[in-house]
Amino acid sequence: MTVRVRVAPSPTGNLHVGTARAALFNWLYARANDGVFIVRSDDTDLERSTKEYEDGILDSLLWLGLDWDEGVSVGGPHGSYRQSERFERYREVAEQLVASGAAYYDDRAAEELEELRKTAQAEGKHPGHYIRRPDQAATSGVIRLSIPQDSAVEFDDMIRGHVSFEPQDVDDFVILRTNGIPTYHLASTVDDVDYEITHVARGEDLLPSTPKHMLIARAMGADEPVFAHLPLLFGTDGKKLSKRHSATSLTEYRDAGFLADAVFNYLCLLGWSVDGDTTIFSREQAIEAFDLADVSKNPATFDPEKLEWMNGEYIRAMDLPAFMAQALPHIEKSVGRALDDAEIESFREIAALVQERTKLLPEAAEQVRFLFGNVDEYDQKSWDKVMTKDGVAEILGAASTRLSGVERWAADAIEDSLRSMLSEMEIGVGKGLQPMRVAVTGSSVSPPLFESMAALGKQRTIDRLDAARAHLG
RNA sequence: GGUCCCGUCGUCCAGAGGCCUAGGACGCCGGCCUUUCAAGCCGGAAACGCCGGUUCGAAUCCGGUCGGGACUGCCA
Repeated sequence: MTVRVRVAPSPTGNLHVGTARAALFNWLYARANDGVFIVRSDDTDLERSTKEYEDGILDSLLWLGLDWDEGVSVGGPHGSYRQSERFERYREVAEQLVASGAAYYDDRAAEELEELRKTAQAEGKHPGHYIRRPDQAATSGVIRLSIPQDSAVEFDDMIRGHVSFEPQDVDDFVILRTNGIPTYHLASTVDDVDYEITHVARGEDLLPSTPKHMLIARAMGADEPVFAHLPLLFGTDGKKLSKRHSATSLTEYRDAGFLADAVFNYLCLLGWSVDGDTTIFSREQAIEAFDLADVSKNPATFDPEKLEWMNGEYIRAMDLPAFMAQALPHIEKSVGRALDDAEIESFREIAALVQERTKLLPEAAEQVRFLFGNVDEYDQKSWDKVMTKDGVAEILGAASTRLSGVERWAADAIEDSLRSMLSEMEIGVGKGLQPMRVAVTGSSVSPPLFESMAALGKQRTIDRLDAARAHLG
């Protein structure tokens, strides 16, 4: 039997990290088993769903490298993969279930239902305990599924093992609203049945809904899929991951300069691992080793710091052209214009040095900014720390003079010249170079100085040394 | 309140009865390297929630307890 899995985001926002990880695990499972990965749009919430969000979610999935075999935008043998285009089908199923006796119309008022819930709670029972088929049948209103009270609903979860629910603890829930629009439970289950989904791997928050979905599938005369309930993702404070902690949507990570490969790798580690001591691994390795049954039961805390570290690992692992290609858009955005060929060439001169100092792409832009414009503002902290000391003016002046005599403008020549100068002046290298660094790059933190000067060019370097000395007052 | 799920370093993951004086990674601390900052290298602190039971032997199995979480809607 071919493995058929799906991810079903609701287009009511951007792709959430949690949904992305669920998509990732489903994708891995499909790829590991030569299965089919399906993307469906769960847009039954007509109020909040938008096409823009749907497009954004699909973009994010593709960015992460998760391609799908069937679904929205690529189509497939099952017609539409957008729930809003299948309302007729859901209504048809709901009515069939009424006809077969598995479901019933209910026109009771909200207040009446609320009373039943309160009563059950007061008796220490599940709130839905008394939400059952009333004696006299209604012919309009919502449609509820009638929960058979004779046996427990049990299943073997791939991750959690055997799980069992008593029927008294499952209420006769609504499958079709008064307005004829299906609830999530109905639409999702009908789709899973119609699309012949074999494995449903989704967040643990849906575990309590699973008996409902199984019962709908059974009432339809279908086999239920195998379930695998993934552990939830939390923020660093141990609470459910939300905007308060860090970015929660994939697009924010992409914009912040994270690499798709790094995010992919990191997300894999939230609830799973290749083995006991491999942290960095490729998609191929992940596919090779992945099994839903190996996923952890424990909720995982999303740790932005570890993701950043990992991103740095991936940045350093790139070859130079790839790094430059990734960094360039961020540099141009920072500089506010496109770079010309000569400027790109000067970037190339120190790109390798910048690369090993970059954890997030925008940091690369900060490091090379000094090459593409004048340093008209010095970093205040750097200035206060370095330029207010005695002897700074002498050092800058001497360096300016000395460098103007350097014939071959290259890092090693600059280094020789400056080192011998400081040696003659009996000034330590650490002390002596910092004022030049601030003068040339505007900050006490920068790529290595000699290479930076080489990339900047002789005249501009000397000009900046002079300008900084003048700035001393 | 009820139902269900979960419980190994601060965090993520290894560990599927003896290989565990519990391993790897991030972070943290110290050192080396060093022109700043990174990177790199070396070293360190840091966990089996608790109580019983099974067993020659338990992080691993069972029970209880405590703690955390999810759900409890005509949201998904």
